[in-house]
Formats: sequence, C-alpha cells, structure tokens
Amino acid sequence: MTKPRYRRRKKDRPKEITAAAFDAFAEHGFAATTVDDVAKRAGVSKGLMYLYFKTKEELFKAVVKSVVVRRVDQLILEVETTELSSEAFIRGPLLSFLQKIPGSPVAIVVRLLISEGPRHPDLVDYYYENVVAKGLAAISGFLTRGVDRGEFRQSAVTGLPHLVLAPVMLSIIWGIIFTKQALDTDKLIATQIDMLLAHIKA
Amino acid sequence: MTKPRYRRRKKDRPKEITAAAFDAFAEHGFAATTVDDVAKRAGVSKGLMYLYFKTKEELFKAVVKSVVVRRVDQLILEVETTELSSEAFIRGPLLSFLQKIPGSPVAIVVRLLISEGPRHPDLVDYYYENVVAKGLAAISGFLTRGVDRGEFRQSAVTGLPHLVLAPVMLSIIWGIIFTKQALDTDKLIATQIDMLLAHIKA
DNA sequence: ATAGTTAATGACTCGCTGGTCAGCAAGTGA
DNA sequence: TCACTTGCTGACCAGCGAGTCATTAACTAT
Repeated sequence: MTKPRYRRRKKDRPKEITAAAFDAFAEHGFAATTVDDVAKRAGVSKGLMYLYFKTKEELFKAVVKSVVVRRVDQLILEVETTELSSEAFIRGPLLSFLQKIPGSPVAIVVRLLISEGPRHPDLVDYYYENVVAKGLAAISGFLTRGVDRGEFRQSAVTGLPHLVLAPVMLSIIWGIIFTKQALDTDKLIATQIDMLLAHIKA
Repeated sequence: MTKPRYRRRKKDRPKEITAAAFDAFAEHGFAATTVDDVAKRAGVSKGLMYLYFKTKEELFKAVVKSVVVRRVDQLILEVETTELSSEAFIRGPLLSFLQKIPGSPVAIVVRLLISEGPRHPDLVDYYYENVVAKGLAAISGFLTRGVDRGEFRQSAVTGLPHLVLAPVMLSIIWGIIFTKQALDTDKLIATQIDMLLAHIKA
C-alpha cells in the first residue's frame, strides 16, 4: 500500500492557503514573502496557488479580507443591545475590546496596510468602510447617546472618536517596531479611557 | 566646446544620493524602489551608487539616519531653557512641535521603520535611542518638573508620556493609509493636550 | 603639456521569483 | 474495471533588479 502523493480537497484549500499566507506575511511582510514559501507552509505546490488565486496580489487581498471577519460587527451589536450605563459599558466591554486589538491579527493587517496600502487603494477603501468607519461611527454614536441620556456633556471629544483609538494605534505600532522595549499597552489604553471619561462626564 | 559628460563632486554626492533615495522611498517604500531609480533621480549612474554605499540596505540606513538630525535635540534644548510656565510651554512650543510631525519627514521614516524595521534591529535601536527615548524622557522630565513646581499633580499620566504621542502617531498612520479621508490632525492633537492638562493640573 | 589619480560610467552577470503549462493521478460514476 | 473529469504537481521560463568591473574621462600636481 502506497500512500497517495496528495489529496484533493478543493473546499478547504482557500482557507488553508490564506491562513498560511497570513502567517508568512506576518513574518516577512508582503514584498519579502515568496509565493513558494506560502505554498510550502500550506503543504501545497506552487502551481496550485495559481488555481485559487490569479496573482500574488489577489492572494494578498484575500488575506486582508479574511481578517476583517465581523470583528467590529460584534462590537456594534453589543453597543446597541447593552443594558449597562454608558460609563460601565466603556470601562467594561469596550475597554477590554480595545485592549485586545494590539495583540490580534488586526495589528498585522495594519502593518500590511501601511506597507502596501498606497498601492492598493481599493483594498484601503474596503478596509476603511468595513472596519474603521463602522468602528468610529459606533463609538461616536455611543458617545452621543450618552449625551442624550444626560450621562455625558457635549464637548470636542464627542465628535473625535479618534481619541479613543489613538492609544490603541500607538500600541500597535509600538508592538511592530519596538519589540524589545516593553510597553504596558493595557495601562496606556485604560489611562486614556480614564481621562476621556473624566473629561466628558456630566 | 563640448560640455563634459559629468562633473566630479565627491563631496556633495552622499547628500544628493540620500536625498534622492528619501524621495524614492517615500514614494514607493524600500522594497519597491530600484537602486537604478534612485540613481536616475540623483542624476547619477547606478554604478556610482555602489562607490558611496556598499549595498541597498546601507543606503537605507543612511537615509533614515539623515532624517534623525537634531530634531529632538532642538526640543530638548527648548524644554531646558524656556522661561514659560509649564502649561504655557505645553500649549505653545510643544503643541506646535507635535502638530508639525505628521506632515514632516518623520512620518516617512515611521512608515519605513514599520515596513522594514523587523529586518534591521540595529537601525530600530538607533532610532529608539536617538529619537524616541530622548523625546519621551524630555516630555516625562518636563512633566515631573511641573509636579515639583506645584503646577501639576502626580498621576498615572506623569509616567506615561506615550499619551502625548498617541494622537501624533494616529495622525501619522492616518496620513499614510487613508489619504482620502481627511482628518483634522491639529485639532486631534490639541484636544488631547487639552484633556491631558485638565487632568494633571494641580 | 602631460602623466597620474580617481570619480564616474554603463554594459554585463547571475540569482531569484512571479507566473505558466503539460502531464499525472486521485476521485467518480457506470 | 475502465473511461472520464479535474485537483494537483513540479519543471520550466522570462523578466527584473542587485551588485560587479573594465573602461573612460574629469580633475590635479608637477
């Protein structure tokens, strides 16, 4: 009995390949990653890659999109259905959501978008619409709801949800560049939230 | 009279080449930039590049270092010699310094470090020591001086100068990725400073 | 002038990698 | 079991770009 040289698994291939590609891109970035390297990681021949993805760029786009899975949608749902007071929600679910980001695949995608984004405007648009815009809108909407309820006062911050993301962004970048120099990203994000709340509380 | 095919300008070449390389890297990133492209921008043959820089990587390092010119040192000097009150200094010179960063060459360097940093640990160290560490120390020192003078109160913020940089970082990244979606970075940074001051004022 | 020095050129090599394709063999159905 | 479909392989190609080097010509010193 000889074991077959390969198995036909048309259905699972795309996911396996994008997963392998994600790992490879995470390690070396897009440009420095070889299609053949991705193929080896996926336990597949190079030729097969081109049956599922026409070009290396298309593979790249598929990888980015695969990470965008309803991560934000989940948060938005919580925002809309929570029973908590605005402050409690912010200090609880929102804070812990934010604190998870720097160590999540999102950080990798940010790195990839910084490196390759300028050459893929459509991909950037996609990411903006499905992640950033939605996320900002959710935060912004939540803040104005707090204002309506009399929990928060109106201020410049209400219209600048970016301030919530700022420490998250710094944490992501820090993690990418200064892997040596430790930074307590949880504390950084928590402190910013503290400050924001103190600033907008009615 | 025939005009010479080239001029010998050993002294000026390095600066001209790094300047051209900076432009090219800013446009296409490191990996996608051809040595020959840099050479053409500098009005020089490809062969000459290798007389001044042994490899493309060495050129890259030279470019990064060329941007690190005493930008921070200037700020530190101001910090140490200013006559202003701590708050006035923060709202004045420090704020305008921070607001200039997102549109400056520093933003380009950040992008390059994100893309290529992981493969150049020594370069990252250099940048950390000469720019980031110094900058953070300056801000941190300035804050504790404010505490000593009774202008500020002690708080978690005093030990987290990163909070000052966070909106700057977000602005830089935003500018790199979402060139379409406008963001009032000046306002973002100013609002953060407002909040920080309100939070730490005695 | 002119011989000597060296900044500068540009044609060349060579390894690498994205992409192709003819053939093969694993599954399928009768 | 045997023909047929098609997922999959791996050898191959073409182009590109980093790095080299023999040659040239712009300077310099005497």
